[in-house]
Amino acid sequence: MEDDDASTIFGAVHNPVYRANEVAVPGGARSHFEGPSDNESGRERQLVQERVAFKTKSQIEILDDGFKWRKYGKKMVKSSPNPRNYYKCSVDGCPVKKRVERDRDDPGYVITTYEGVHTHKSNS
DNA sequence: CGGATTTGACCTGCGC
DNA sequence: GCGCAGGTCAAATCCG
Repeated sequence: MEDDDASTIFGAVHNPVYRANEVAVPGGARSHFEGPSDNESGRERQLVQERVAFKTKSQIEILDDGFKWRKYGKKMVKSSPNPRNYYKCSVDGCPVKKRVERDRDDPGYVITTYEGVHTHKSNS
């Protein structure tokens, strides 16, 4: 069924920039399940969230996939001499977050990590 | 005018 | 107990 392309998660399928050179990566959805402790020490946090990472060959990190993203933070991680950018969907009802980071081995590549699924339709 | 963007500071969690 | 890492939010500013 999902023989379409990775854009399935994005919902947007009219973006050449993505299929132009995407190098699949992740194992799809990462189910984070709390097994042992039947009780979170005091605070219940979010549970399973869809996490998808994509490596795109691009010099810019602002890849427009059809959604509107608002940068809400920048941080430098030790794993990479480059700063990591945090984006969030500016659409109401869209708890989706995007994390963009430059590849440490391939400065010409960008790692885009999507967290969550779009609840609104990007395709009018 | 509205929305978006930027940097810094702050907070939390975990490790040792 | 403290430090570190990572992540998030807020205020100010700029652009269209």
